[in-house]
Amino acid sequence: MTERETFFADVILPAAVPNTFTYRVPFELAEYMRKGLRVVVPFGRSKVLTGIVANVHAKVPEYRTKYIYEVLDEQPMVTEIQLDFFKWVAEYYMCHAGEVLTVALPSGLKISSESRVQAHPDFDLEATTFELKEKESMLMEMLKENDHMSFSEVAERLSVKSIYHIIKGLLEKEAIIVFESLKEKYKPMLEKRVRLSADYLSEESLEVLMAKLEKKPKQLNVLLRYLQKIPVFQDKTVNEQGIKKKDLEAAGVSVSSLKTLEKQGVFELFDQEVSRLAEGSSDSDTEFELSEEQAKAKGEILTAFESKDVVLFKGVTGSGKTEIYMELIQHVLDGGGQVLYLLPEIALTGQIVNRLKRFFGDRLGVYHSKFSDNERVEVWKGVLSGRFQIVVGVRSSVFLPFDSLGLIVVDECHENSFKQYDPAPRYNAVDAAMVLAKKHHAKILLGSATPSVEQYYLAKKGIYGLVKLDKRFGDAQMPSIVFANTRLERKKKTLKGEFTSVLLEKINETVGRKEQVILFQNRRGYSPYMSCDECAHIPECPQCSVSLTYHMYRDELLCHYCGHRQGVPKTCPACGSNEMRTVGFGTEKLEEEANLFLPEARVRRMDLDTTKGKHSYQIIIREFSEGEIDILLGTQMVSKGFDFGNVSLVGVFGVDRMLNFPDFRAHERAYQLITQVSGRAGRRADREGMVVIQTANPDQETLRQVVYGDFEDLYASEIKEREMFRYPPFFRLIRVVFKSEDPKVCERAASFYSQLLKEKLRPSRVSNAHEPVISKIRNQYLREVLVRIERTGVKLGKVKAFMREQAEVIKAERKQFKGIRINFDPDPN
DNA sequence: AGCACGCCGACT
DNA sequence: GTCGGCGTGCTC
Repeated sequence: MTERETFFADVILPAAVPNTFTYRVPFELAEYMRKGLRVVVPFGRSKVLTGIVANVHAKVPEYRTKYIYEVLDEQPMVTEIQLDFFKWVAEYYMCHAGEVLTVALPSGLKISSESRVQAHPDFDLEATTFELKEKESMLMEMLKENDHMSFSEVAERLSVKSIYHIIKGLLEKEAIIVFESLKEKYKPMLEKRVRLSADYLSEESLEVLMAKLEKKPKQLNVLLRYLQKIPVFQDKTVNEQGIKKKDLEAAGVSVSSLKTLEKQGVFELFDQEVSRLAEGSSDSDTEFELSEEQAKAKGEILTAFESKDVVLFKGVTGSGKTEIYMELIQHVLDGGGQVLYLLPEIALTGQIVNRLKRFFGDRLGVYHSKFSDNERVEVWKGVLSGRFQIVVGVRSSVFLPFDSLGLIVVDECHENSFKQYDPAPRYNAVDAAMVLAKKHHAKILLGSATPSVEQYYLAKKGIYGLVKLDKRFGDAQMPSIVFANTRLERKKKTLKGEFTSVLLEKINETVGRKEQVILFQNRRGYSPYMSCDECAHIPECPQCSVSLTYHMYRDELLCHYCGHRQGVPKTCPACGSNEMRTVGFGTEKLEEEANLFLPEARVRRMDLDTTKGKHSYQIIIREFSEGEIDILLGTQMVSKGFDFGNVSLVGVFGVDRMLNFPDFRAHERAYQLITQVSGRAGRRADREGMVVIQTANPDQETLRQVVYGDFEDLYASEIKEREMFRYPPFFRLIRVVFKSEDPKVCERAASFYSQLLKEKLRPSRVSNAHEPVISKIRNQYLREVLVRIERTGVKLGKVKAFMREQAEVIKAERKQFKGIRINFDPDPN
């Protein structure tokens, strides 16, 4: 007999620690051990964590290893492709594998331990011979009442910050025991059901029972109702599933009689695991026909896929891109492949989901941030089991356990919300999706009316395929775009609040025709800041370097970065004058003015503040689609994804601010946003759409490009600047962000880092340390260093490794750079 | 990242 | 003396 070999498992832990950790596999678990299983392991002195097995081997490590406590799964919860993919994300986005895991796994799949205390069984409070301190005896008293308590509970009840000393003292006196309790977070949803006990399944026994119940009409009624719903006489197997207890009760039976019958053993109660995810509606809608143009575009996409893995599909708003996606998806599903349909958060409305649900039915899973964690776990498991062949979801759905992706569709692929900023991994889901697609040998389709300059560049160069659709669906025309000059109207005194007379007139006409209006202002709150007329003082956030936004509905000043709130000053905090007033405008002020100037119209606001609840978004959209709202007014939320035929006017505010934003992508962004929101107008052939853009300066180049839909012109001028100023797509950017409570430390660390990089990389590739636009958030001062790397001829991995090393050099200087934090943000927004 | 452990000053 | 703050190093 050969000696049993000892196996070890390298485990990725969901923590910000570098590398994997190696554990010894107990013999009895050795045969089950596999990559991708979740295991429970001890970590540090007392923590217990769930990790993912990344590797199993027999190489004995040099250090002492601990044993794996437990294996949670029979089948891997994470596939090998995912493990590979997670590794790529960690390397490319310069973070730890554990940080990727933290974001990738729904927290319901992670078990963590909680330390608890209980009284030592041999301990007798009354008979103690030694003195207990006040808090110690308080805890012992509490442990008389409770069998055991968690550390956090204890800390709270004793109102102390750290219970460490108390616990340690009591442990030494052998008064308490400390143990770790695991909490599995995912809880399947259970449904109470009832069925007949096995004794009453035969016809004879049922008849005997009925005769017995002759005198008890209420109980008999329960039985008859049950038999009516569940025809046990015809088919005994239907009894197995029984009936939902609620349904039986809803059928009008007496609850107490049911209880009596349960007690007598006639009925039995049992729990059934059920899905939280709403079942797809059965009224499937598989019938639609592509227009000639759509069919042509679809054909071109398929042709392009023959030679290219990535195709950029540039179709104007309202051209019917979704139907084309659906046919392509169907095609892949028919071939047995899986499909991932990525959407930015704000575009993932009920409208598109319902449509896809109707078409693809139960095969469709939805992965969304408004879903609870339990729901996310169910989607994860559904993908794993093959229940979901297609998933529509936000950026984090690239981490789902697909095993045979055939196609990834990225709708609104230009959207910058596909990039995560905080916390790490600072990944871009579109780029990550391309890598994922490659691992699956899948195709990827990027769709947008306004692709990013980078995406368009790669398409024009032939690296991506390029398909265009410049005509709207049906005979709908692109809306006509006009300007309303705010400067002239201010001079002529025809400006009413923030509304030009031109826009007000158009709104009145539109509402008068019983058509709907969308107003767009990309700024929430009432006004972005307050200012003193006497001394020009502007109230700022005490923790961030930004002005406070005035919110009328709570009559408070609010910081949009840290959430700080304070009352509105009656007098100027700086000079004491009574001349504080609000400056500028956000959605709230527009709402107020719209109500004032358009008293007949029904106005509804949609922004972060009005859509906090799980369904509030859906409710507003439903009301709008059912015509209960005339004017929908909001931030970016109103610019994407919904398609309402009755909207014939769009008003755009605040474009000057967008165009003056100090960012190399400001013009591109403004073009995209205005074009997207304009696209909400006139989506039906019998309605002429109109867009009114309010601006102080209609001569701006970007606005002209929007009016003529001249994307090529925008692209030409942007790409020239990008090349000249060494920006993407010609260079890759890596932003390095320094954070510290001490502005001097922050500045010095960033400057020193810039110096260190310049020594080895060429100085032209490394910027000086500089203040970002917002230089302080939550009392943390910020500095940045921007690194530019050529797209070709450079070993990117080596540069990144060097950058990380040098960051370690800075961090190692603990005295000089006390408390410095350094974040890497590759391909920043 | 979290957290134990140690060293230090502040207070009963 | 005890309590809590913060610096340091470790986690298989």
